[in-house]
Amino acid sequence: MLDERKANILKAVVKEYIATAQPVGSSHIANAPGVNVSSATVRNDMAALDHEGYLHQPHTSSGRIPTEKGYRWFVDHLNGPGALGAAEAQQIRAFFAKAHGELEQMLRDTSKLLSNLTRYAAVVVGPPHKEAIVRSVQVVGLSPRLALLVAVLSNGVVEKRTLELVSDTDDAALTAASVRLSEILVGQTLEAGARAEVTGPAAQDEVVQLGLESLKVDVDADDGEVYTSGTSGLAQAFDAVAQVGEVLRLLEQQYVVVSLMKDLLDRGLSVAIGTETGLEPLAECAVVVAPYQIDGEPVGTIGVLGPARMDYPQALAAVSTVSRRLGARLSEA
Amino acid sequence: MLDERKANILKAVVKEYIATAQPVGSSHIANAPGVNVSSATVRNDMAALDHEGYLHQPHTSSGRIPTEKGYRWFVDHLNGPGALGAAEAQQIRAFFAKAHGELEQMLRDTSKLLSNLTRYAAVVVGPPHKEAIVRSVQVVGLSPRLALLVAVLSNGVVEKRTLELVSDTDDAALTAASVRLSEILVGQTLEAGARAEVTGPAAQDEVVQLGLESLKVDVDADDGEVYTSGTSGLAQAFDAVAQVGEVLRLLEQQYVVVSLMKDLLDRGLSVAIGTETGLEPLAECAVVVAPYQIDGEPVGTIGVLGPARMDYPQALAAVSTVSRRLGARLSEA
DNA sequence: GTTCGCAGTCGATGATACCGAGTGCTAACG
DNA sequence: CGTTAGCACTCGGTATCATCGACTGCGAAC
Repeated sequence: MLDERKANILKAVVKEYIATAQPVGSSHIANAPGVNVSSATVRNDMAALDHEGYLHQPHTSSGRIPTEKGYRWFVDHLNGPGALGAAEAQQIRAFFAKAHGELEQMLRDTSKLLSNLTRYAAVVVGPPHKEAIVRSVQVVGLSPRLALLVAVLSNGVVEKRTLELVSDTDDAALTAASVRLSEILVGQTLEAGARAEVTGPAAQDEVVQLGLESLKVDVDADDGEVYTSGTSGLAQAFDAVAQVGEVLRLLEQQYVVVSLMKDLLDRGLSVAIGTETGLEPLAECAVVVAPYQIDGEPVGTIGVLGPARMDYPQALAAVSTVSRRLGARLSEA
Repeated sequence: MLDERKANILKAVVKEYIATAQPVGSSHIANAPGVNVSSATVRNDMAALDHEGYLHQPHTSSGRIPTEKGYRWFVDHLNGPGALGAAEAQQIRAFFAKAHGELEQMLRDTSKLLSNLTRYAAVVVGPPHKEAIVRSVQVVGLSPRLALLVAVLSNGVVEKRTLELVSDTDDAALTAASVRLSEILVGQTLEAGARAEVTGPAAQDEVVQLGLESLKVDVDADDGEVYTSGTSGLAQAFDAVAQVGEVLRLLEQQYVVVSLMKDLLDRGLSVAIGTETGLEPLAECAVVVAPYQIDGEPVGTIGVLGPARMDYPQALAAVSTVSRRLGARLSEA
C-alpha cells in the first residue's frame, strides 16, 4: 500500500509522462496537487517507488518513467472513467443522433467515431453470427449455374454464400429450395440449423444440400465482423517505424485482436497494459475495451489500441460512453 | 531520346536504388549489363542524365538517385510487366484454385493476396452497386417495428437497409410489401429502380415507401466496396514515421484512393509515380493499378500502393496477373 | 570517345568537451 | 524524525573538430 503522498506523486508522474512522453524529474512535480513538498522529498519517494517497481529510471541521472505496474496502479486508482471534454461529448451525441439504418455501416462508423475521439486505433467487433436466429432464407439465381443463398438473421446480420451448381437450375427449382431451406432453418440458430439432419425429399435436392453445406463452412470460426480504423493514429503514438509495423501487422490478423478482447472481458478487465495483453508485439501498447449490450445481453465488443502511455481517463470515458450509447441505439428498435 | 548506353545506365541505377535504397555511385554500375565501361565514362553519362532530369544528386559528392522522371522512363521502357517468381506464381495459382464462394470474401482475400505478393499495401475495389440489376427484393421483419430490406444484385452483391417502421407491422404486410417492391425493382438497375415513380396502391404502403427511400440514400456515392490490406508493409517501406502516418491517413479516406485509381485508369495509366498521383501526401509513393473484367466488362480495380522506389516489374506482374485471374474467376460461373 | 589520375566535396563516424537536467547522499533544520 | 538545502556526481544530448571514405568533376593521356 502506498501512503498518500507517494500515491499522489505516482499519479502526477504518470499524468506528466502521458502528456509529455519525457522522463519526469522530481522538480517537475514538486508543486503537483497533493504533493507540495520540496523536490528533495519527492526524490526520496520516487526512489522508493522505483524500488517498489512502480517507476523506472532509464539511466542513473534521468527522470522516472512509469512501469507497467505503475500504469496498472494508476488505472486501478482512477475515480471513475474520467469525464469527456465538451467537444467530444457533443461529437458522440451528434453521431448517435444522425446514426441510422444499416447495422454494418453503423458499426463501421462507430469504429471511426472511436478513433476520432481517442486518436488511437479503434476496433469494433460485431455481434456473432452463429448465435442469432434465422429469420429468412432465400436462394436467388444469378446465372444458370450460380445462385446466391441469403439468410437474414434476427440481429440484422445477413449471411450470404455463393452456390456453384452442378446442373442448370431454373427459378422454380430455386424457389422450391428456398422453401425447403426455410422450413429447415427459420427459427433455428444458424449453428443448429446448419447441423440439422435432413430427411425426406429435401435430402435429394442439390440446392438444399449445397446450401446447408456452405453454411457449415465458416460457421465455427465466425465471431462477428471486425471493423478497424484509426491506424494512422498509431504512427503518431510511436516513434519507431518498426514498432508501428508490428502493431499494424497484428491488427491485420483480426482474430488475434478479437480473441484478445474477448479474453480480457472474460477476465473482467477493461484495460490491458503491455505484457498483460499476452501478445509480445504489444509490449509497449495498451488496450481499453468494453462490451456493448443489446437488451441487456452483451453481444459485441469495442476497444481502443494505443501506446502504453495512453490517456487512460479519456480512453476509458470514450470507450464506455460509446459502448453504452451504441448498445442503447441498437436496443431501441 | 537517350542513347543506348545512357539508357542502360539509367536502368541500372534505378534497379540498384530500388534494391538498396542507397544513392548509386558510378563504380557500382560500371559492370552492369549493357554498360561495361569505366566508372569515369559512367560518371560523364550520369552527369548528363542528371542534367536532363532523370537523376538527382542529394549532395555534391554522393551517388545518384532516380527522379520521378527517371522512374517514369524506367517503367515506360520495361519490356513487359516482368515475370513473377516461381513461388509467387504458385501462390496465385493456389489461391485461385481454392478460392470459392462469396464475392465479398473473395475480394477481401484477393486484397490480402496482393499485399502478400508485393509487400506493399493493396487496394481492391469491388463492382459498383448501382449499375447492377436487381434480382430479388425481400423485406424481413426483425422486430415489430424494425425490418430489413435485402436486395440481391446480379453481380452477387447484397444491398441491405434497416427500415424503422412507424407502426407495428406484421409479416403478412411485409410479404405484401416484398411483392410490391419486387414488381418495382426486379429487372431494373438499383439506380433506376430507386428513382422510379410509384403509383397505385403501392404508393400508400409505408414499407414500400420507406424501402425505396432508403435505397436512394447512398446510391449515388456508392462506388463498390473497398478492401485494403497490407498496410503494415508500408512501415517497412518508409523510414519516417510521419510519412507512414500520412499515407495511412490517406488510405483511411477510401474515396480518395478510389477516385485516384479510377482517374488513373481513365487516363489509361497503370502506374502513377509521386506527384503524378496529384496527391501531396503521396509525393514519395507510387501506385500500380489494373482493372479487372467480368465477361469482358471492366467492373472493378485492383492496385498496389508503395514507395516511389517500388519494385515496379514485380508489382506490375503481380497486379496484372491477379487482375486477370480474378476476372477470369469471376466470369467463370 | 574513353580512360586514368587526381584534387576536391561532403556525409558519416568517432573522439572530445561541455552543458544541464536530474539523482543520491549527507548534514542541517524545525 | 520527516523534511529540506546543498552538493558532488552521472550521463544523455549537443556542439566542435578531425578523420575517413565514397563520390564527383575535370584535365590530360590514350
